[in-house]
Amino acid sequence: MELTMENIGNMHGVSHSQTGDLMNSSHGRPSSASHRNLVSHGRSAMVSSMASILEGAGEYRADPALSGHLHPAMTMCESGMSLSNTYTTLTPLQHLPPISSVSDKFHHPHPHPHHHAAHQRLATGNVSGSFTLMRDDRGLASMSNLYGHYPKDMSGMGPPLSPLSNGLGSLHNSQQTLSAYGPSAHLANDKMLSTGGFESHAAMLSRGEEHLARSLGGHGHGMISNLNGMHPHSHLHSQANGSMLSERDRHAAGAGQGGGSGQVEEINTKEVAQRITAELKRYSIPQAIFAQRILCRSQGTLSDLLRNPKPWSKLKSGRETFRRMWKWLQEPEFQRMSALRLAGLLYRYV
DNA sequence: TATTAGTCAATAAG
DNA sequence: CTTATTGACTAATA
Repeated sequence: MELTMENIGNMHGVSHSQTGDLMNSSHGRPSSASHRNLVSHGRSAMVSSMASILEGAGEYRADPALSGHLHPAMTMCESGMSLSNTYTTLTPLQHLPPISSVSDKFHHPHPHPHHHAAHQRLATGNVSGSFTLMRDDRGLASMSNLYGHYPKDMSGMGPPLSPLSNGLGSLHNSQQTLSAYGPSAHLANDKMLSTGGFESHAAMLSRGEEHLARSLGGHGHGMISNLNGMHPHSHLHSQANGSMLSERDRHAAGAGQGGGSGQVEEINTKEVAQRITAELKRYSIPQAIFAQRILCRSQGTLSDLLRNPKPWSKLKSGRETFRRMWKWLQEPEFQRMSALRLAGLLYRYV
């Protein structure tokens, strides 16, 4: 399946491992037939409430046509995620730094009908609030590797249910891991714990929320608040570390993506793909959902990206997509989940 | 104009 | 239902 770790070394030469042979350049074949109609930008102009709250936002503009440009490609979607956008190091309560430029340049009309603008009214309000509270700072670094990959090994096991019980690895763990990842971990500054252990709750809760949201169409504020509340008892990760460590041999090809600031980061697409895949599995988040809500892309696209990630150097505008994934990986679980869920709600209530 | 990149959407495959 | 494939189409480049 997706345990392509070993390919790392070789597969880069040829773009895709499989597509490479038959058709040289994956897609892009000349053809004639044509149909496909809908092409419209449907964005409207709302977006934002939360964004603004969180970021002080000043950038998203929701309407390419009107305002001008910026990132037409991201509107709705962006608003949803902007919270974690490019601000990297920031201080907790302070109002976030200006991400005005969000993710670098990038531009491209993105003529897609989806993204119906949503009217987020209250929903947004609530959630955004929570975000503010919880936002952590993942300075940068790429520490979240902790449980980064295990393609399927552990897929079998369900989400960790014992929140506190596992205090096994805790600190040492993290540290070791870090060092282990030397190359990718790079810097020293990494606070690393950004993605602590709460994973478990996050997972559970989020799931719960999802369901709630779905079935009720409502949203469990209670739960949410809980999430943000985040009890201090942080049991840093747990995990059988031992095994992991031994495995981290693959230290991501290329290693050393430059820390994550939101600029010239050089993302190791290979690794990001793997990790995203793993996370998705862990939380049972379907590609379709993630793709649409977090990446603003279609399921098929995500799938392809995940399976055949092209090396960063060969990416052009496609980098944006990976950045989003990367960004998502970097945020604390609850935030990720919230983002997901939120987006879902927003979209739902169109 | 020909290529290349990035996607979507339909649909095949699990 | 979720994921993988792939033909078609657009935009950006060569």
